[in-house]
Amino acid sequence: MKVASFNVNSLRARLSLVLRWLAEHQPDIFAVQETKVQDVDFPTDAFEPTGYKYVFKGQKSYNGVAIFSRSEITNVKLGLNDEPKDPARLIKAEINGLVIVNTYIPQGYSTESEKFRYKLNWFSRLRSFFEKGFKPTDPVLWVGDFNVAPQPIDVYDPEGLLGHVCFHPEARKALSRVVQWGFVDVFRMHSHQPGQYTFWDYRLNSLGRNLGWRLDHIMATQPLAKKCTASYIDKTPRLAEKPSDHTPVVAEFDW
DNA sequence: ATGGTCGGCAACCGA
Repeated sequence: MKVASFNVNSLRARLSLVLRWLAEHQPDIFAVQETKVQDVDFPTDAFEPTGYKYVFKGQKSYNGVAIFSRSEITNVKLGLNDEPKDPARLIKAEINGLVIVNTYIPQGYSTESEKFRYKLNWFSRLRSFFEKGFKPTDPVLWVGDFNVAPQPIDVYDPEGLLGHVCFHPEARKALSRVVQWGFVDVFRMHSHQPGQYTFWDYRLNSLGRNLGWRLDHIMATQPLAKKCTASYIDKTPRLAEKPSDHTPVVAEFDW
């Protein structure tokens, strides 16, 4: 079973790139973030011929998540337990006897802003979401754009970026509290090489200088993590003619 | 050098 996560930065703007990538890599489960499309405008016509099943939740202009699957998708749930009014950042489903939770976590804007407190609190509420609904011994995948680089190895300038909302110690601690519930970062399980990123800012010629961040993650509880045979970042979509600023992360499981 | 570029959507916001 192959699982992938990709922040597409507008599903409609990236439609041909996504369809090409799907056809080439044929993931069994494909989680996308920042679809930036309302449900009524979701490009169903483009995905029907692929044979994928899919579920999605979007809103106008911002956010938006979706899950594509080769197998049946059941028990879909949108949003965190206590906030049905912000549903376009989390979509949960059951596929092939496992639970998948796909999140687009708030970016946070600046450490002085209320948005940063909201981000930190979002992680806290997400931990409660896992505590209330699941056990660490259940097969659970938590994937998506977390907007946090967990370790110094995951950013191009760990000293200079300490004050950034995506590398701030408080943000990393907030992420680690959710991870400590029972997740394994399956990408880091397989590779400890530096310079492996999933995001490069459109500005600054960041891609050419590899000024990147590893913000997109595939986390698995122990029953799944021990069956993870490989994990890698596919940089080729970031080199495309019209790339997203993010690129997919992939994990393979004997499942 | 404290910049720059995207997407959505119709003026800037969010990243």
